[in-house]
Amino acid sequence: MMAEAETQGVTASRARGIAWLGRAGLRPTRQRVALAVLLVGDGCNRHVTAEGLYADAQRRGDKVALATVYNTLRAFCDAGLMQEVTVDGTRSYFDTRTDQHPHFYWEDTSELTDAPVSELEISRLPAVPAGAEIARVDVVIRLRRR
Amino acid sequence: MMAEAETQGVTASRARGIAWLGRAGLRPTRQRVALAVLLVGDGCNRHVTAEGLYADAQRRGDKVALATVYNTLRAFCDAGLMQEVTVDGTRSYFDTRTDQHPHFYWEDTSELTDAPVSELEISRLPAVPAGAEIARVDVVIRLRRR
DNA sequence: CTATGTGCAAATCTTTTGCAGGCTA
DNA sequence: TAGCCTGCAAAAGATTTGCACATAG
Repeated sequence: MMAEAETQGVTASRARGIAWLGRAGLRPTRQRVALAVLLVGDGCNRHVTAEGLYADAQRRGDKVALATVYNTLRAFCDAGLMQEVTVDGTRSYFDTRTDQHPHFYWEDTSELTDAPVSELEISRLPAVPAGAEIARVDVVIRLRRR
Repeated sequence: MMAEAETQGVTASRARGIAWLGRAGLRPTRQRVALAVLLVGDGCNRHVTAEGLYADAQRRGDKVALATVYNTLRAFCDAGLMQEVTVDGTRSYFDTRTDQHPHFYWEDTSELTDAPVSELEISRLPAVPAGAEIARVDVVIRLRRR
């Protein structure tokens, strides 16, 4: 019974991962599915670094090379499944949520989390220089533990 | 006459650079003064990368090692004379303006410029999680040439 | 079968560090 | 003079690339 529920959970995650890949027209190879399951298997949004995702995969027993994790994350971004978020300078973060939204960055743990979009209200934005248009507005709220 | 004006300009920049260092209690060594002059010699704000500042120094004929540029920029930040701005991930930017203000980032040229603070108005900010306080809010407006 | 992916190691790029020698106060 | 700085080279990370092999459609 327990085992059955677990199996169902696993297949559901797999299905979700594969569907996610399919949405972008990416071939569901073993490694991609493994990483996709880690990223969107539970339906939640995730913020990962390449190293972090690689560690998760190892922990799960998935056989993936670190270079493949890098390449795959890059491929997911190119396909529009994820977006890269720059907050640290030494590390790249990848976000499964692709719309524009603010982030919390915990300076002590280097952890990145979503901040509710609905609670951010920018009532006035600097005038955009002539000949340019806004590609994106990044808002990062850096937090310190009190 | 021209030469005289130029000399005055040079001494004025030097004086400004040395005063800037003095404000932070940093010893005005040859290299630090050279970099300080490049950074604040004309009284304007500047956004530089280590490589970029190094190139400027070389162009001016200043003898500084690249490692020293890195170390010195780091020292200037620690002393509160500059702040690091993260926008690119592959490169660190250093800003001579140390207050909190939004930036324009030109995606095509990787150039970073100030956006007028007065024109940014955030009327509502996401609630800060319990046990945390805001260290800083970074706003980067990414621009695309039209 | 054939085009795409992947693994691995080596290369690349940015930034930091260690240590001997130089320069400021 | 004493201690802080700098130069240089080497190290350290993070990420990318090249190429032979594997695999999905």
